[in-house]
Amino acid sequence: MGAALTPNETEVLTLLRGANGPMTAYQLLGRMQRNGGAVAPPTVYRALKGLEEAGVVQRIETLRAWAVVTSPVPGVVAICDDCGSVRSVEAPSLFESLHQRLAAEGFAEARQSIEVHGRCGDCAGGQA
Amino acid sequence: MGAALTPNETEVLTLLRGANGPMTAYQLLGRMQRNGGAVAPPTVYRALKGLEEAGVVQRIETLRAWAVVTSPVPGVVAICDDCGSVRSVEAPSLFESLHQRLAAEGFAEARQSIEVHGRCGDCAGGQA
DNA sequence: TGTGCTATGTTATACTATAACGTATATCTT
DNA sequence: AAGATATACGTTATAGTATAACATAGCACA
Repeated sequence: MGAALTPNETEVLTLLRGANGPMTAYQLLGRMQRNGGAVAPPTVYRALKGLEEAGVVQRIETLRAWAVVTSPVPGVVAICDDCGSVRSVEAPSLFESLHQRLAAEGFAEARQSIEVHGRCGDCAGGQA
Repeated sequence: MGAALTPNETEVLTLLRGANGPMTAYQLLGRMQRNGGAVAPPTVYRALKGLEEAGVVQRIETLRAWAVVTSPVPGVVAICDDCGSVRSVEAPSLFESLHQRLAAEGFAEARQSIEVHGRCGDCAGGQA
């Protein structure tokens, strides 16, 4: 099993779990300062790095923000530009065909970032 | 047809075309300063925004850098973590199945960022 | 005891991006 | 010609994101 989390990692993870979406590193920093006094950026970035390596947190590249990983398997991150909601959508066959396609180019992938912006069902339903 | 490029946009595009990979905004800024004297960040960011809207340049999110668009159709960006090479790989059927998958969730996509890190064929060939 | 390891603290700085306001020029309209 | 509008650009300042580098503290264990 994975290594146990450190206290800082636990705190960051708890904050992210309590949020209803991604948080930026500096939002996390602000929360930790309000909780615990003097906290500096490296503290949160170190915790995020550990959590990312543990696979429980991921950076949402297009948002420059961080979110808990909700699926055991890599997913497509669907970001609604209207309401800001972020969902991870599983699509195993898509990842499989991505793998095939890249293998055909001789490329051995190690990690993917698939993010899609648009409009979620809720927002598209209550149409503008 | 698309609007004509402004002089600043043209300069940035020329620099990116002359590079053999993505450049950060501040690398571009440095080159422009060496060429043209006093240039400030907003100049390059404005040019990048215009070029992006024109569809000739894209931000590589995972690299925080900018690259010319090489394919008429959105592609998968394959980034080699060994040699730093960046290639855009076409995969129309993959984008089609992504579209289907998201439509099934009621999500209407407007723009995708698909980036994969790993090892390119050249680097994997001369195996470590 | 001493050595190494992990986590953390602390200070400073680097890197990326945008806000806000001013100016110049072209074009259009009356 | 005078004024209105729009676009591109310049300029200054600042916001936002991330890491380098070095110091300390505690624990494990030879």
